[in-house]
Amino acid sequence: MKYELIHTARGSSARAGRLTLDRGIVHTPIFMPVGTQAAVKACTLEDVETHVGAEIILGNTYHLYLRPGTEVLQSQGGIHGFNQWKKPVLTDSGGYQVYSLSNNRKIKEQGVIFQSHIDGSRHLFTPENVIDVQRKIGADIIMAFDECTPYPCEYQYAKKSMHLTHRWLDRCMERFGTTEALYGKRQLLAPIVQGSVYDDLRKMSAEYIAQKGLPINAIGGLSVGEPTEDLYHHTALVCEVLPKPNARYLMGVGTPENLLECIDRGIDMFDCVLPTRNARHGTLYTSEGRINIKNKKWQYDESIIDSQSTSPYSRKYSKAYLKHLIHTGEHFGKQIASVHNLCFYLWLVKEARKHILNDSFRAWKNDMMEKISRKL
RNA sequence: GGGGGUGCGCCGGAGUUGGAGAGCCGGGCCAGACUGUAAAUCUGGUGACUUAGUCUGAAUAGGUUCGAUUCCUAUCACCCCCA
Repeated sequence: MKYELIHTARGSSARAGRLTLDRGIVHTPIFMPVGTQAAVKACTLEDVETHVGAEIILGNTYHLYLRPGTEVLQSQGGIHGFNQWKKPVLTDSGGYQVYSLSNNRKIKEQGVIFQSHIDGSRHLFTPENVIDVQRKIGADIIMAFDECTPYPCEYQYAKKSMHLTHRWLDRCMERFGTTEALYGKRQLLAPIVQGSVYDDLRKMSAEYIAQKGLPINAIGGLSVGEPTEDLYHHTALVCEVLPKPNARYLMGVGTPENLLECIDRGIDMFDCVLPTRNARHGTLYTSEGRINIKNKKWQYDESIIDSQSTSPYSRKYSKAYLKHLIHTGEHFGKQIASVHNLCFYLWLVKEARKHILNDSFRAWKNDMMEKISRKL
């Protein structure tokens, strides 16, 4: 249960590391596929393990709490017993839903009252019960309860919210410290830096989180609509403050370009719905650029989807076939595309790691940035 | 063969039963968006052109009328009934 910094690339803040958890080792930098409801949408977990090569995936406290419910999960031995994914899982606390479901919730000092998006019933999420639920889910890494602020966000509100997130962190840590893991595997609690797009708040929050001395520190409240320069600026700023020996997790990011730029600034862990959501909607990422497989131009294209992909589907089926499947809404098309994008994301971070270790990261990154930002 | 009915957009439906349609709804099609997943979702476009506008358009050809998608005649197509 530790993070080890192995190497920092020459001429960059990019790092290679190793996160050792009871259910497996995570090699950083890493991308974590999002599996909100104990499933990675449109994929089988065999795809995610074997073809994608994911070392850790996400789950979501809010969604799993509502369905199937903590009682069901507990009765099945937690999420791992439930969905049979044997590697590490990280659960988001529901802090993102404070942002994304802002019309259905009320924030108080005690916690957040959510009105269920499913049946309208009311549920109070507190730092304490969010830890309890994540104990029952049995995630290997559990996130502190935070408020993910929107963009734009008034300074005074961002400041007030940040302090609330800090107080909630203390309560999370207190609860975490006085409870135990339920299924024989240890759990890590990760705190979250907030502060919107304000330098002084970000710095203050990063310092607050840093002094907790936890193995993984997360950065939240970014990639919520702010300009890309703000994302990069605040990522760099926070990485300057967070302790080097600990892992840094940038929540909810991002595009392939975002990953490379943020690895360059010192980020070790990422998660994002973009590869899977965009796949279902027709956008594929390849080492040659981005394509929209729904476009008419692929209708007769008999070439293979991507001969370089680690996905066997992408090395077998043609662009014309995938265009047809996505176009007609076939589930198989969403699967092919989702596995493809996840394979690309995992390939990208693994390549990044190689180039960090042999000190060629910057040159490789510059080359890749040019390629992946192309629209084919 | 006789009688009745219906014809406008790429398709289906609604509506206009003499008073301003490039014009309603759905689908299709063409694009775009999507960042700790209320997302199998959402947005825009979809006659032509020289595009803040202009022109053409209600099966086809005529006619009546100040004015016709609407009324009349012929033709064509499709549907229903009878033989």
